[in-house]
Amino acid sequence: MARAGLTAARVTQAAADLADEAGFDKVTVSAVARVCGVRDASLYSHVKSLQDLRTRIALLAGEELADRVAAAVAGRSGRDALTAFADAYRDYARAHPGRYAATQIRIDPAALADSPKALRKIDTTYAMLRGYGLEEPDLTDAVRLLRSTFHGYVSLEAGGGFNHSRDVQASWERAVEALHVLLEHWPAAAAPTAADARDR
Amino acid sequence: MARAGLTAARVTQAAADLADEAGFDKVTVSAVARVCGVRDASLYSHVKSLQDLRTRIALLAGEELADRVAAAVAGRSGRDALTAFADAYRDYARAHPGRYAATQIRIDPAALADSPKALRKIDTTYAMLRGYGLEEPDLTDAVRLLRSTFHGYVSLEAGGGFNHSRDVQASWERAVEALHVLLEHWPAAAAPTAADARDR
DNA sequence: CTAGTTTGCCTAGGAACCCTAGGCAAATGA
DNA sequence: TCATTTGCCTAGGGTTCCTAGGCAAACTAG
Repeated sequence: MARAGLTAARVTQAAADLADEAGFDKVTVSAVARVCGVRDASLYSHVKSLQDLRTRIALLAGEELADRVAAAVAGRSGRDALTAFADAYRDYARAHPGRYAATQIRIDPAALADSPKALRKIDTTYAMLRGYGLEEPDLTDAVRLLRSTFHGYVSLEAGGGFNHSRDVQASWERAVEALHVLLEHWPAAAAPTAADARDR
Repeated sequence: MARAGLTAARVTQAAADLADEAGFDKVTVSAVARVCGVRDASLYSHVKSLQDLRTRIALLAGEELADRVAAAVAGRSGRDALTAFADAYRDYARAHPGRYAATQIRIDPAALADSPKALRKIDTTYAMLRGYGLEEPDLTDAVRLLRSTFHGYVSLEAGGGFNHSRDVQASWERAVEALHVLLEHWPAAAAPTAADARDR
């Protein structure tokens, strides 16, 4: 019988494409096997389990996203860098909803260690923020805020959370602008307040 | 045979509790039936399908969350209101991870219309922001930014996205503070820029 | 070229899950 | 009290995940 010539990478690619077309939750071993023209049991030579398959998609997407963002930010700084970062991030999420959804799953740290690229997205964020003159721990706080906002925005947008008539693209640009302003006027280390006292 | 006395509400409650304990993806008809001490087929008298069950959890969680947030914000304004909103939101998500995860699923608009309470969370956000003197369309932009940041933050936190040594609670408080500052210095309607020109 | 090894894909089959159909008995109301 | 409704049941079909074991294509060594 003719062989399909599958590899783990090829299977992951097919699964990622399926995720983008049909939704990440539609990625099943059977469905991917169908796409590959193969019986479901045959995929288990290349992939350990459904979870393994999903982790591979997540790592693939993480690397792709990190590459796009890094390329967009390269050679820019300040507002330019922030805008490029934000747009590259959102564009990827919109173009690859299934892959982006995959990046949200909790992945086994051991598997993550095998993919240093996916981790380096965070480094890109840190590098970009150095232009704003922030020092630790404000740097980490700002990185978390940016990641949260970007992730939250594309996540809500993908989930149809913005049904108001206001144009989403315009709204996004204002949000990025607002974040830029925020980074330039990052509140100085807070004077002790009730909130800080509660902070252990 | 003795009856278990189930109702749609009771089933939803059990399913929501299971979601919080085991994870939203572990909510299956069979598992909920086991918890209720009943055969899986029996649940279909109360619930149309697995999707229906999940939608019910999402609506329940949406209402609970809206209630908590509304109660927290009541009688406050400005920074107080923002902090109360943010903390109530995050506290709920941390206390009820499964319920919170449920709120992220895409729900049939028809089903959503039956639950006006869940929708009113947005209204609470708008009401809170009026204290900052924003007018449309900035108001909507700000609401989207806040929702995104809060959702993104608790979402990343729940997914274990913050492994840096920096204390998450302290980071969160700085983020909320930063958002407060941002709202007070919300950038004026942008002067026409290249970005705006692209905006249709 | 040939013989042994590896490997890619197969069939078979068990377990869990979703859901429908149809039955019986408990609860309800005339 | 008796008919109706309703809550839960068993039976069973379809899908999916995954394991075990087999066969033949592709590679490797003599």
